[in-house]
Amino acid sequence: MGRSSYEQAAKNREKIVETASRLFRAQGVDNVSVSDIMTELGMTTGAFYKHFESKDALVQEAFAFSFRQSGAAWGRVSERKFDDPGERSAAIVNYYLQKKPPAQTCPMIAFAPHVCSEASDGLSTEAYREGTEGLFRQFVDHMRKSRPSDEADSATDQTAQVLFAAMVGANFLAQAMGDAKWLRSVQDAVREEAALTE
Amino acid sequence: MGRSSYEQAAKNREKIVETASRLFRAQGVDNVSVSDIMTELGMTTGAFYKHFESKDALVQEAFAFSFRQSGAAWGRVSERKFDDPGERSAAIVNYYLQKKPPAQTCPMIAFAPHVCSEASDGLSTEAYREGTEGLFRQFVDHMRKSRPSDEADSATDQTAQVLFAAMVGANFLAQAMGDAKWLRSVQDAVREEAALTE
DNA sequence: TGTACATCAGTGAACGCGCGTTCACTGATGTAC
DNA sequence: TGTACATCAGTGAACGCGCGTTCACTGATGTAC
Repeated sequence: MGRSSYEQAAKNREKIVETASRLFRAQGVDNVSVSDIMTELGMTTGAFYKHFESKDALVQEAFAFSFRQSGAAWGRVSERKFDDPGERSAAIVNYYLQKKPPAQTCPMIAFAPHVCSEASDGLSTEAYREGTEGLFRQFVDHMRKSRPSDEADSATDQTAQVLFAAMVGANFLAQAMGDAKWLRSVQDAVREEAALTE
Repeated sequence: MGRSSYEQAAKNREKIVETASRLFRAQGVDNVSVSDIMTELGMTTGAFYKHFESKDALVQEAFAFSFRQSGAAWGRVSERKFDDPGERSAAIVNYYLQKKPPAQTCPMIAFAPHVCSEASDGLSTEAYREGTEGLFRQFVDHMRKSRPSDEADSATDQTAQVLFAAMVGANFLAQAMGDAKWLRSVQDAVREEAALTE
C-alpha cells in the first residue's frame, strides 16, 4: 500500500469532508473522532494529517460543506411554483420542520454545541456564523417573494424573522427532547402561523 | 483534615450541586470536569464520590436545580401587575431575551448539547425533558392570563406556542452566534410580536 | 522511450493529555457501653 | 459523664480510556535526464 495518485488523493480528501459532514450532522462534532471518520473510509488515522492540519481545519470545511448543502436544498424548495403567498411561506417552514434522517440534521442546530464549547478555535466558529447568517438571509429573501409588490415591506420582514426564530427554536427543541406530544403541537402551531402569512 | 460532621457534609453536597449548576450553565456540562467543580470548592476530586455515584448523577440533580431556579424567576415575572395583555406577554419574552451573565444561561439551551450526546444516560435526559416541558407549560399559563376571559382560547395558545419557539430559537442563535446585527433585529422582532399579542 | 531518483499518500504504532473513576489511607465525628 | 471503638467525609495518588496528534517507515506515483 504505497503512495496514491494525486487524483486518488484528491478524491479521498473530498470523501473525508463528505463523511465528516454526515457524521458531524448525525452525531455532533465532539462525538465523532478523527479515527471514526477514517475507519468508515477504510483508512488509518495517520493518513488524515496528510490532508488536514488539524481536526478543526476539517471541521471548518465540513461546516461550509453542510451549510452549502442545506442552502441548496432550501433553494430547490424556493424555486417551486406557488399559487398564493401563504402556500409559499408555508412550504419552506414545512420543509424545514420535516422529520429527516440524522445525517441531514440542520447544521445550525447540529453544530452549535461545538461552536459554544471552548474547543473550537476561530476558524470553525467563523464558518458557522457565515453559514447561519446565509441561511437566515435566504429565508428572508424567500419570504419577501410572498409579497406581490417588489418593494421590501418591513412588516413582512418582521414576520419572517419571527418565523425564522420559531422554526429554528422548534427544531432545536425537537433535537434536544425527542418526540413529545406538546412539541408536535408547537411545531404545528409554527406551521400554521407560516401558512396564514399573507 | 479528618471526617466532617453530617451537617457540614450536607452543606458541602448542596454546594457541589449549586456550583455545578452555575458552571454547567456558563460553560456547558461537557466542558466542566468533576475536578473543576471540586477545585472551585477547595476540595479534592475523590471527595466527590462520597456524595454522588457518578458525574451523571450530579448532572441530573444540577439540571433539576437549574430548571427550578429558572421556573422561579419566570414566576416572579408572572406575578407582576400588568395594565394590559400586550404588556403582560411582552414582559416574559423581554425577561427571557435579556442579556444575562453566563451562569444564568437558559437551561433549555445550555444543557441541550449534553442531552444530545450519547454520553448522557437516561437520568439526566429525563431531568432535561421534565424541566423543559415545565418551562413550556409555565409560559403558556402565563400567556393565558393575558386573556380577560377565563376560558382557554385555542388561538391564544397557538400564538403562545409560536412565541415560545421563537423566543427559544432567538436565544439559541444568540448563544451559538454571539452578537450580530441581524440577530438583534430578530430578537427585536420577537419582542414586538409578543407586545402586540392581545 | 527507458532508467534512476525523489516525492509523498497511506501505514501502524506510539505519545501526551485530560477525563471519570477507584483506592488505601487519615483522623475528626458519631455511637455504644 | 467518660472511655473505647466504629464510622465515614475528605485526601492524594493512581488507573484506564479515548482522544488528537506525531513519527519512522513503505512503496507506488511522479519527475528529470
